[in-house]
Amino acid sequence: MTDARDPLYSLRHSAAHLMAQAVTELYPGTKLAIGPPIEEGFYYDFEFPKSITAEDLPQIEARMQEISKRDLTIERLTRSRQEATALYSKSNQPYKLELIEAIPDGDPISFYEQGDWFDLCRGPHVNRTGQIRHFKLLSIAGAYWRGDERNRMLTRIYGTVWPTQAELDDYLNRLEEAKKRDHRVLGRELELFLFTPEVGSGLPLWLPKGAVLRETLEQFLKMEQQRRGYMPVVTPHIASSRLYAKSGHLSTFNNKMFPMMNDEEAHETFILKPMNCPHHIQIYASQTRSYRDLPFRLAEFGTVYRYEQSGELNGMLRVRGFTQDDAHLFVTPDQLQDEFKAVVDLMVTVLRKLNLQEYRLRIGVRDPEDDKYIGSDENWSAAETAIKQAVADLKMDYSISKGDAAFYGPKLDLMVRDALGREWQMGTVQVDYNLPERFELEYIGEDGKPHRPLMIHRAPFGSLERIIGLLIEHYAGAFPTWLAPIQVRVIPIADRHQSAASEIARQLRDAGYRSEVDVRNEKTGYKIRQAEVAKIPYMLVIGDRDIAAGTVSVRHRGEGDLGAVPIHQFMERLAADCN
RNA sequence: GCCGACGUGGCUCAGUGGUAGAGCAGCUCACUCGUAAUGAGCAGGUCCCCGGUUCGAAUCCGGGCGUCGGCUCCA
Repeated sequence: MTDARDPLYSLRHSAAHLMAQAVTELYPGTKLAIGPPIEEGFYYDFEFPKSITAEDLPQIEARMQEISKRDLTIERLTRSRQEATALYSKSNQPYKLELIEAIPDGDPISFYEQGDWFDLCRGPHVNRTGQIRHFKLLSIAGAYWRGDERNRMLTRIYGTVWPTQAELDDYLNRLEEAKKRDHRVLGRELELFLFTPEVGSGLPLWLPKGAVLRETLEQFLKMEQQRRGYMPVVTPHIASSRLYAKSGHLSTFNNKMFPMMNDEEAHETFILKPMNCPHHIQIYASQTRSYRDLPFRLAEFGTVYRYEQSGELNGMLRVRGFTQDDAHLFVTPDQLQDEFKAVVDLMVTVLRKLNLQEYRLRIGVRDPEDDKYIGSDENWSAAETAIKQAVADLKMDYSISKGDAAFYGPKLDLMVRDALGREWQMGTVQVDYNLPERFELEYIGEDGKPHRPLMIHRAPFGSLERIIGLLIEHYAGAFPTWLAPIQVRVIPIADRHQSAASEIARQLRDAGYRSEVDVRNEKTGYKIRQAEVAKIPYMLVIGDRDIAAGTVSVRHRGEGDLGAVPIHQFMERLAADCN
């Protein structure tokens, strides 16, 4: 949250102060760091004299309520640098002293005071502590001073605050809803995937139902890509370290790669691939290419391995082995704009299919302070210009994010909002002048002379792991019919209806639908309940009446009983659902 | 990686030094049933792992592994 004019900004920032005051009163000697407002609340970082736990939060919250009731006036004061420094030296607040040092000469040094408590702060704030009423402390966590892991670890307390009780309740309900949709929980309940310590952290095992989901997404995208002139390739999961030395990964991506494998006999070192591009480049470079061959589009669902820090792993959203819906497009400079736009068009098609209608574009550019990037400044600015221009031509809005580029080039990221309004990073397109240079790629132009192509790296889903994590939470596990691992469950009422039910399931499978029969000796109501819990889109109840009339009794998940229709009529409905 | 919390049958959890428990899921049997839970019975656990303390450890101590919340929002 950055807009200081937003009234929520003041409220949240003031709530952070309120919490810091409560903490100071309860735990004298606590050192204060920073406490800004954030997207949906606020936090404050403290160095406590002795460590606290989540069990202490209710007590802090109660004290906050009490200070709110005191209804103290919140006042802004300005102090000279000398006075400010003296104030914090006396009260032993090293973090505040460091913050004062960072304030440029000439800028005012302002404080906000409420009762006998004050804090160095730019403001603005609400006028009285009594205006801060509808808040809740949420969690406690560690955070480095200034976000730098070389610094001391502080204790951060997160909270949320809203203008009204109704808005607070609404927010807390949304948190509850998010918890119910947690893809890690649903992934287990719906039997989609599994992690075991024996395989290793961040290395997912796809269960049959998850694999169906994954293959369905793959098939959809493969079809779109085939239509758009992509060619499939398949490359190995490992490569000689020489390949990655040449690409620059070895020096710039080193800390993210799994330890290397040594083949001492062959005097060779192998690397588990962290990206597919060098492999695809080998394919491009294996022949002399003509300008007539370009754009040359190589696509692969390529599995890559990255050694993410253990604490960063998070279900399917952050894993160590994952499959990108990757492709590399080798183009002439003239083709760049059109190809780039075609990629954005493909991405929009994918979003529409997945019913993710709310999204924005983020252009990730270099952080000039960082030296992890390869290639010349000219290449970088050419690539950046190309992306901005293509996006401008498409009349799409974008934001710029410094430091979010890949090491070989800037990128355009697709930021998607799910059903709960949460934002996720999905697909990405990157323009790359640098790897073609490193690998000395060429094509023969109309002039009969060699020229250097450009590369576009792109992945509309991003990775199958992440997109499926996103989709699970977006749909709360209730996938649309075309994606659902089981589309139809046939439910015979009694034993004597089993063969008719199996016949119906077989007909559906013959027609290409995923269907199964619940043959257990259970009551119909119970089988329906279990199918609903399993979030299967269609249930077909088969009893004497249906067998006599040649119909199936259709029930849709969430919609209830839809009545009896002939099987062919039900299949038409299925087909309409799946197109 | 770092800080903190947590780790007991497939799942959710109870059990705080004295022979491991419940509900759900599973299996078996009976019931043969028309749109969100039929009943009874059975089975299932090296209490994450390794070491230590103790007559005795799920429980206490140490180490490891795993999971979760954070470490990006900079007075």
